[in-house]
Amino acid sequence: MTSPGQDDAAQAERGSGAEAEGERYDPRELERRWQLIWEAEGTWEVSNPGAPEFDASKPKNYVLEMLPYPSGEPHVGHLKTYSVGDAIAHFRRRRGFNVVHPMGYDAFGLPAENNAIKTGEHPREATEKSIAVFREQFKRWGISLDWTRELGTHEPAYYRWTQWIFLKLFEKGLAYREEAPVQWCPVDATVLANEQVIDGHCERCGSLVEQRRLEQWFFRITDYADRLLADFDLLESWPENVITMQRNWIGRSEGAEVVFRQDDLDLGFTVFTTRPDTLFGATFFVMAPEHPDVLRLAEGTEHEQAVRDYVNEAARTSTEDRASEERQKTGVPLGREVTNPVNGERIPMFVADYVLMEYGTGAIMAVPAHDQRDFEFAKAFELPVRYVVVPAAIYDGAGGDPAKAAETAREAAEGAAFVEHSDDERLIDSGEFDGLNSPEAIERITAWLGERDLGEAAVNYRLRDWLVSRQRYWGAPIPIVYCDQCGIVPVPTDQLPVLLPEIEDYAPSGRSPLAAAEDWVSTECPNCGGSARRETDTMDTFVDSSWYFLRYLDPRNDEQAWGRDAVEYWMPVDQYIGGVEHAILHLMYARFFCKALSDIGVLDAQEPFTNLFAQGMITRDGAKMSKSKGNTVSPAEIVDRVGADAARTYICFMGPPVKGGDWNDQGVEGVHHFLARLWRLSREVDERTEPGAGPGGAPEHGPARDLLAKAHWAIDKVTRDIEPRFQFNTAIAAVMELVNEIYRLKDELYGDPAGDAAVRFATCTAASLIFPFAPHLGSDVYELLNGERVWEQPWPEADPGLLASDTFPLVVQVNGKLRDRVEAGSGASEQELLELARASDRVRAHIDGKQVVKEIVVPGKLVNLVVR
RNA sequence: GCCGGAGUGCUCAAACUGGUAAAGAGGAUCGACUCAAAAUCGAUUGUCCUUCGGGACUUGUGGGUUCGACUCCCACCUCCGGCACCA
Repeated sequence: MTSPGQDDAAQAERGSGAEAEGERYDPRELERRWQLIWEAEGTWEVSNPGAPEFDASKPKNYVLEMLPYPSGEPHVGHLKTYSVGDAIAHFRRRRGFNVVHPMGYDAFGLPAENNAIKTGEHPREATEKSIAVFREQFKRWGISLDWTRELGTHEPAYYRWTQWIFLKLFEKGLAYREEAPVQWCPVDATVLANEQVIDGHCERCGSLVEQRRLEQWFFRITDYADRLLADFDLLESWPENVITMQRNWIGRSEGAEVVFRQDDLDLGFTVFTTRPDTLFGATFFVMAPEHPDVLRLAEGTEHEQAVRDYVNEAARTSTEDRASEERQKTGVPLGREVTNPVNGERIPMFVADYVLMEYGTGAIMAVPAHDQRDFEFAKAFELPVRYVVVPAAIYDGAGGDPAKAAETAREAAEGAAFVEHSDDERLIDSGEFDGLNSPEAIERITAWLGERDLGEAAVNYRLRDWLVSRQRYWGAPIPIVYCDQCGIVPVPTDQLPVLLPEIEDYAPSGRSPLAAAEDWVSTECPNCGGSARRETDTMDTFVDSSWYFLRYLDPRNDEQAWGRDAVEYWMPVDQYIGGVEHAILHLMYARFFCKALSDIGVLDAQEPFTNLFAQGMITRDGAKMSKSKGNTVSPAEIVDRVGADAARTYICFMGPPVKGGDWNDQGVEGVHHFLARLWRLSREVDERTEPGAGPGGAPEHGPARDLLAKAHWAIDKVTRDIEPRFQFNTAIAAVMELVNEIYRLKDELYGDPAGDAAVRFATCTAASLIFPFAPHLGSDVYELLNGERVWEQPWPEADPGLLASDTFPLVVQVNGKLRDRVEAGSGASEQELLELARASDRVRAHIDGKQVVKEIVVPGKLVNLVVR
């Protein structure tokens, strides 16, 4: 079937009646032909403001898909991303926009480097081989890209500017070097950003990460936490779940910082709490095992050894085990006490691993009555549980008796913490704050603390600064030099790029492979000229992809990262398309970059992507595709077999692109079948009808009118489905319906001038409408029947006169049940519709002998008679 | 546990603002063409009952609002995604 023998092909041609001799739908040849034309003519190239060919009369539109990481060959996910993006790009071009649609490669990264360790092949060579495969595939898919803007993030001409941005951030104090506890992946032998650790495992390779204390480079993304949250308002259309994911990741919480005095060491320990209203319920105090003061506190107490053991044990326990749900709370007393600032009460201190050093201050006040975790700890260590906030009903019921209220609350809580938090609760056992509701109490207690310098209102974030150092080879070198005299010295921008040196051994050793390139490492201090050493870490590859959309706009600029005019004209990206797996990492980093670069004054775009489309994942046999499962689908193979048009159209047809879908080989065949059907139809129409005989006014009635009406219905439907709905599946179904209708009516229309014109018009329209999904076939059919290039034609507009018809099928219901459909005039009055409805025999059978108690008329739609 | 999203024929799905449930595709069955098969063109295809005119039922389950509910409300079940000792 896929590669027919000669006999089969010959017989198929003979058997194909009216079709031209010796021809059949051959996507390979047809697609090649159009690709050569587009390539030779640079059809999808678009120039920047200032260029002679630049067309200033059109509004701009930046359509962008997430750039691929080039490894092996593109997979079905890529096919989907670029099929969806290309449909949008085509549609908008024909709607009169000046569309830029570029492509590049996220070319630095670990897979190529790991391959180098295994085979000795330079990562650059492996990467460029993959890039060649990707480029060749994208061309075979017929994606309408401006290839003059192509870039790879591994090219010195690109990473030179990545380094430049690093230096700009450094200058502004947004890039800094600091020793901190960091996450280390033992398999990839590098540190990772928080975002790249999932449940204590390396996001890339899945191995368990370790904590280490290292000096590393960070970007100060936490400075932007509030703006990253607030500027969601600047976005036009982002999926709600992506916004929610980022919001959760940033994890802003409001509360207070409260200082607890420790007299023995004469220290104050600050804690962060979101519930200052529960301060009077704090019955103990807990510190994280990593807290720097823990050992000092335990020193000299009877618990010293136990604390030491506990801290060591905690260090050995993986983050994953520590976070495990069903684990019992563990901890050790410190043998010290702190003073609760609101009531002067001295409460015992503990060290326990349920308190995390990474969040807040690494120490907490424990309020077991109102926090589930503290409650569990209190149970295990038999510590007092004091209820200080109770529901208003209990408070009122106790008639102002705090002991009674607390007792009732304890019973109501049934052995758990009471954690509600509304203005329908009252404070008890809280001194002068008794009786206040909880939001009010938060305000008053925070103010009370502030007046006495014991605390203040505070905001805390889950978000950490972005750790960008990587102890690996295949990335952009961090452009910094360490001088014995001058310390940390940035490489002057006129000395960029700091080129990645050639090395022999890529194997990770715990320090960057670059450290072995002695000639490269030892250098002159740009400041004092003395001997200095280069930074040997490279940058996280997410840095590369945080600004590539800017470089596309001015990709060959040797003077600057981008020209202001180009970026001002094209930015922001009007439609960004990609997988939801980048919801946090890439999308948040790119947002941060735009804000930081705008603050630095080199950009004027607070948000990079105004509209985001997150496509669903394609599965196979219900499972995520993976090489290990052996359930992958190779786009190259599909394209070889049925053509790029069929592959692309099928992917858009399998369901709404936002949703995922299960790959089905028979489904692709079905779409291929449809495209072949349209192709055959076009050859027949070309033989049987004359070109140029335009409709010249549609006939009032009859099949020619019906067919024209169907064509205009399809125009309307496809247009509305593509934008703003991105419901490509129903758009394609509408074109299928149109083609089916042509097949149904063509034989009775041939020969009649109005009929011929209608068939030709309808077939051209089908080609025009399928073009965003199947650009090769769309171009081919359109050219055959019309002589024109479809991409140069404006997107068709539905004629309202043909969308409306003078009659419609009136639905008649009795008691809400469908009983008949009768032909009614579009202009008929309610009275006339009712009469028509009652005139129906089938309706009469259901209303005779009964009383009509209500008549509902929806003009243009239905009549419902309610009988008793 | 918390926050999202989704449950519709044999399968993928459609139904946009509360108004004909199942468009389109796949699969299956039948017919035309053929010596035959493939390809192609066409017909049928939610379930049950039927005196063949029709009738009853049907969108995860149970209830509600309405002349009318896949659509709105309440409760529950299942699946998918995200977050999760975040103080």
